[in-house]
Amino acid sequence: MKILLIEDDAVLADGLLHTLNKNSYSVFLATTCSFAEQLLFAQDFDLVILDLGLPDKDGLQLLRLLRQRKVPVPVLILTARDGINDRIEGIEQGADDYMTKPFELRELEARINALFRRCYGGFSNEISIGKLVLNTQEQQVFADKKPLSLSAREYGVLEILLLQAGKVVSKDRIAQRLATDDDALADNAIEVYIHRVRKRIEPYNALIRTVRGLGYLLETEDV
Amino acid sequence: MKILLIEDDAVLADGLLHTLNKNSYSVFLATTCSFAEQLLFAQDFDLVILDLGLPDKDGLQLLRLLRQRKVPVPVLILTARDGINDRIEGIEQGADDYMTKPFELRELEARINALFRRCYGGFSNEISIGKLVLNTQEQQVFADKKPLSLSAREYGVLEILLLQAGKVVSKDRIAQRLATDDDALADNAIEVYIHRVRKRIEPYNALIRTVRGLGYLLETEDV
DNA sequence: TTAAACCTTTCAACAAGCTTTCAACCCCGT
DNA sequence: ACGGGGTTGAAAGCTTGTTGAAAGGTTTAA
Repeated sequence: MKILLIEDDAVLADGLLHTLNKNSYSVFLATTCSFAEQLLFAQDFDLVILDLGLPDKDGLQLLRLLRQRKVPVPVLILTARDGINDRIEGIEQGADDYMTKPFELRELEARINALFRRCYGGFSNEISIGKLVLNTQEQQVFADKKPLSLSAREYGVLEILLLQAGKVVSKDRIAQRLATDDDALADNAIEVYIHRVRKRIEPYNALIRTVRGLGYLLETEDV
Repeated sequence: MKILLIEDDAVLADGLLHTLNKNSYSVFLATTCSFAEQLLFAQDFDLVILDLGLPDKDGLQLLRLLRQRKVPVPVLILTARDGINDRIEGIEQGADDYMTKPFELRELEARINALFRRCYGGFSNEISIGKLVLNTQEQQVFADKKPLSLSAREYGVLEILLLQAGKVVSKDRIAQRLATDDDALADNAIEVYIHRVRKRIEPYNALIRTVRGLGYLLETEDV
């Protein structure tokens, strides 16, 4: 789970990083909007936490830009300002949730988890598709209640497919997900992982369909 | 849009009813949890607004029940209580948003609208013509909810026809749409694709009419 | 009747994806 | 530091779907 944290206050950023890492999210930090913008258009994130009080430009502008370009990433905004106008405007601009500073980390955690649930379908940390159960907390996939022992890459591929079950996921998006730094993975490598994952899940009636030219989609024949 | 409002305070309920009706939502009121429960399992709602301070039973229980039964309706909870524990618990139980009383109606409106956007795919990338649904985001066309597996070129042709449904589209325009670089496609190639697409969509009462000398136009006999 | 526009089928070249193999590369325990 | 076992992804050959030229058939308008 890749989170982009846009926050300039070093102390707060530090605390958030710590909390989020503890929850096994991989967090990227941007201290300015312009840097955040670069990151957002260079790679895919699963969630954006945006502080509206940034120095270089209004965070709402960044939000508007994102929505104009139809970037579908869920956004949670942080604001220190009183009054409700900012909050309302944020929501109108397409933010998915907000918190007013000061806030309790515990509440932020709950909200982030809720956002994930809401945006990526499913309750709790588990979502089940057919005979497969994905637990993002433990980074494991279960099939018929038995854990599938997958390598990191294999899990990564399967996770994104399960989270978007029924929708086409492009190779690019998969490559993004697996990228550690910024060197993208070759298409062929992804084909290799798709191949490996297929062999693992086919016994459980879950199949990865190829949509030529677009990507892959996971479907289960529950029938 | 059907909203179920679960609220026992007559004054507040009245205000909410008024506001929501103004927004052309059709609102149903339940003043007790047990009545709400009956309603919820009897009909479908698009949104539930749930006050946690109800007399007959804890609203969280109702929420839990809903989620256990996998009722996917979005729930917005209202709470008068201080502290954040209720809010957190509500969100953990599967609520999609909450507001703390007292609140401004304007903010509630914004939140309700945001919830709808969020849960029902606000920026719809879909347009439907007859039995066909075009999703430009996924680059797919659905017929009777099933995706038509089209090649890139086939999709391209169908897309432009659907986007201009009912209007004549010239071969030149189609050639442009399909051009990768700048080498235009021969007329004959387009005829080939029109032919292929026709075969794909005819079963769904969608037909591509030839307008001799001008181009093609897509029409659906919805009858 | 004739020519132009369009339809339809076929097929070879091509591109996308699949699969296997293997060397390099971790990690981890000794 | 060393060795073993799993992991990673480049390479290469294979399979399959896509593409559009070609050729011949059909319709339309004049």
